[in-house]
Amino acid sequence: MESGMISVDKWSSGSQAYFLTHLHADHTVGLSSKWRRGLLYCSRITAKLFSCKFPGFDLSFLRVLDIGRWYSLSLTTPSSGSSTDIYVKAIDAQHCPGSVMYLFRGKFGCKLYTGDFRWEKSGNRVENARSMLLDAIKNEKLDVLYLDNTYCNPTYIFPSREAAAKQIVDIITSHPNHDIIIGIDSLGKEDLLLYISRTLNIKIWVWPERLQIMHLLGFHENFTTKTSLTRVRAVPRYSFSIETLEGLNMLQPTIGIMPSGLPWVSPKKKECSNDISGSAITNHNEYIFVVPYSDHSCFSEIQEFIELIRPINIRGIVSSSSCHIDPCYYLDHLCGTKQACWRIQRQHEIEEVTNSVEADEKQESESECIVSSTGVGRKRRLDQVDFFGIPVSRVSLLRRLSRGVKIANTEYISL
DNA sequence: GCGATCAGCT
DNA sequence: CACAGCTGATCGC
Repeated sequence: MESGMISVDKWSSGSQAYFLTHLHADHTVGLSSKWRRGLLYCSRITAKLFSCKFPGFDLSFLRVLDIGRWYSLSLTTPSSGSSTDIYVKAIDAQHCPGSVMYLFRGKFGCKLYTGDFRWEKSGNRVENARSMLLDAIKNEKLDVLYLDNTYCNPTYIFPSREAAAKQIVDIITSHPNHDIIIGIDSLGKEDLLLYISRTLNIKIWVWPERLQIMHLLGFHENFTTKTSLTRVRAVPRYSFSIETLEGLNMLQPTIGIMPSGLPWVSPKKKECSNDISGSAITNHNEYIFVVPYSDHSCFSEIQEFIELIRPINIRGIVSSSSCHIDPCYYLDHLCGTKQACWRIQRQHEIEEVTNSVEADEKQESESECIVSSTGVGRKRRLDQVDFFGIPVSRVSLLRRLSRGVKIANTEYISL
């Protein structure tokens, strides 16, 4: 892309259009209720939750992108000042409520920004997302994949969230006379709590702000703020400690369950693990159970994702001090023009398309896998896409009506 | 006093 | 060490 006009999960500099993948705090640094910089595109669920996170935010800056639909933005090319169309589609990222990845197409080619995502092997949602993704890129190379590389290392092995949820229910049912507290964040893990609630036919206590989120998400029956109605409580993760559990146990037998995104099998400690599936429940002390429930993809899921879409380049969007070797190192062999063409060819065979295809080889030179630099800071950092641009002259939204290349006009979308 | 940023903690 | 996110200190306005 020519030096761009779009920012994804980056809010500090001037762009013509801003895209938000999801509402977790590390993706909204720089975003505030006083936002005035430009239009902000997000999913419908994210828009619904927006005022909880940013009270007083001027909602006229929000634009909803429905999942699976092509939209067109007419932006200005900074260098020439001429108008150029950019097409974008949001696809379910299965990370937390409202989370999406963004697929961009334009003169710059085809680029996918995953945001944080989980790509489990099976399930309705992943199958839906898979067909959406393949349908969107089937006839083109994917030039750049901006990848959630949080666990992009073969040592990161953990079970599906469904399997982890079953482990958690087993822990609860094996402690029939205990109170249960589960550590969660302000957004995410709703599917886990719903699974517990439905399987055990009990309500789950949440704090008042969290109940509001649950209601906005449409979950009215399974949650309560009345302590007396249930022995299972979901509490803010930062309030969850050994001291808390010890204090609670002076009043009532209580266990804590931490559905944790921590790297249970870290590279340095792998030799200490005797559980090859990565599904072990860690019993930190007599009160606390840590269960490997992750909203990020494990390594094999990342690998499967890359083999599915066969990008020419990969850039990690997460860098951290622990990555002495960039994790994308492990996936280098899955990148490149030949692989991209192979995907296109396979897709055509599958669909029995008779038309011949001339693969675009203009970007042949970019055959090596480009990866993000490893950070030196202590904190996890996002290497966001930041295409510096000039103020927007005109941003119109059009909807793609046909499955072909033609893009047709449609209505403006406003909240 | 407010917002942005960062260190520290879990 | 690492996640994601809160708290509190500090800095600039």
